[in-house]
Amino acid sequence: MGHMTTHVSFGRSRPANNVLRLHGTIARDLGIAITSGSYQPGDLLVGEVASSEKLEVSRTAYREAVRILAAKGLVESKPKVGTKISPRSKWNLLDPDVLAWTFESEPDLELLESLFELRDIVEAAAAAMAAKRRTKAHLDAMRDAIDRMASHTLATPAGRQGDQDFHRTLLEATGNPYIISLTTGVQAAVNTTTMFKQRDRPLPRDPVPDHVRVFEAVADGDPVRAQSEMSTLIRLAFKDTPVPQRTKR
Amino acid sequence: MGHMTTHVSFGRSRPANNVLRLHGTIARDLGIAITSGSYQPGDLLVGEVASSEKLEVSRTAYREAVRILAAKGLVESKPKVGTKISPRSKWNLLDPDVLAWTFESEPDLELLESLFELRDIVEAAAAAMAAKRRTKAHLDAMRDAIDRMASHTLATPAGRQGDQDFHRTLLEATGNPYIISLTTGVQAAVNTTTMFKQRDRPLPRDPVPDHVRVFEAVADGDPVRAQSEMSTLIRLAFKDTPVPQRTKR
DNA sequence: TATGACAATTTTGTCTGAGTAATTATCCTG
DNA sequence: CAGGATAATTACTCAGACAAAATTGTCATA
Repeated sequence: MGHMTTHVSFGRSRPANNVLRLHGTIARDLGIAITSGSYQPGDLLVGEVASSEKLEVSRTAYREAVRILAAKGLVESKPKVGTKISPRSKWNLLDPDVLAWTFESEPDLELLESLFELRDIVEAAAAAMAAKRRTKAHLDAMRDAIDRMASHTLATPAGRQGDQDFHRTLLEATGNPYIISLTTGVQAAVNTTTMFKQRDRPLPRDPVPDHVRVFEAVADGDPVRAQSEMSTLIRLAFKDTPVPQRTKR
Repeated sequence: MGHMTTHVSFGRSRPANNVLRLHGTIARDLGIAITSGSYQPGDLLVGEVASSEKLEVSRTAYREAVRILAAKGLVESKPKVGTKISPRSKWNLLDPDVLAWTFESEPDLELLESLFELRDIVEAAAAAMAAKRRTKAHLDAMRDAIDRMASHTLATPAGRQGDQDFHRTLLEATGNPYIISLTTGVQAAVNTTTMFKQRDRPLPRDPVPDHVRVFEAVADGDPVRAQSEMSTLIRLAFKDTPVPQRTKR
């Protein structure tokens, strides 16, 4: 063969509705492999030059993928030493991509509990802040979102859109960009992974009344009640969330 | 001139204790420019081909820098349209690098308040969790850290190390990797930017007694008290934090 | 023998030139 | 006027070469 690089199944695993370029695909595949525990913390990443087998791609694409992984703290590369997997304590665990990769491959219940624990803390506090800072426009948007959730149910895209709009509007009412950034990233990851549920599972409870209670507390400007209602909503959502499953392959 | 690219001051601004490669330097410079508001949301990033002036670097280094920025949500690039600055709502605001870039250039008091608001929420909750889950080893480490903080004071590196060790140990006691990841990233950014304070400012209050009160609540296994003591500690730290200043140039 | 300087080796970093693919805008045709 | 083929632009990918940095091994000297 003329060259280094051989051949690996990149491309097949490329999602259909594709926005990813080749480097993005490689970053994703390697990211899933790393977060799933296929590598140990000091391991060398598939060498850039020749190495064992694997990698039917040019150095350009590979290096850009490594840059992405390094930007998220998953790997670190130094001349002569190689590109090594960093310990999980250095990973940007809350990076949206890292979250997505983690829950695409790892049905680790303990980790999921930790994530919901954080959601509980932050989103409940966000509800309290929203109760103090919301405007009439926020309330109107939230009411409309709940209406859509109720009329379409979460089984439909329109209903799920209402659910997301409700939470997004509540977050925006906090006016805190960091809370917004944190929570939207987490929600996106959770939503995509929990979208494949509702199979062989007990019927989840109707989420609308819970949302209404949060809404009323926020509308009343009652931060304490908003916080506790949101907290129960999160906990109930967790109970209805299955352990993420491998969805492909 | 034979070619695209010209010349810009990269390299001069390269930090002394350097781990950054060229692409890292470019990503940092561009990241600071973006977070500081030098670009507007739809603006094209300095084009990869020729463009106006700037950029005495190869496409390789430039592209890898763009990959880093894109990985953190600051830009998005598509064929034919170019690499455009994303709206701030898409940025990974809590990414450690983005935080560092933000506070290296932007003395925005409102944003700093938002960050401390989040810290207050999360770290106070973390203290409550730590009160319930801490082991004896955690308590020993925290006590030692406070001792070092007290004997060396925050004016010395050893004292600041004690401060950081205290908070790190408390976080580890939560056992929640997401809370650890979030908070360590935020703390790192805040620490580096607030290290240049203590100039023309009122003498900050002695932080040791506040830390002791948090420690005692955690040692007693009292989550409610631990939470409120940590909350006051954060608020006091905020009062002693100056608006970040431009530190170079 | 121990120690220091030096050289070889290995891996990432950087540069360049060429060609491909995707997306937008334009133009032609119905 | 509408819709589809076409063109133009930009990022994407590949490949080859060389530079820089850090580890390792070697050798000479005290």
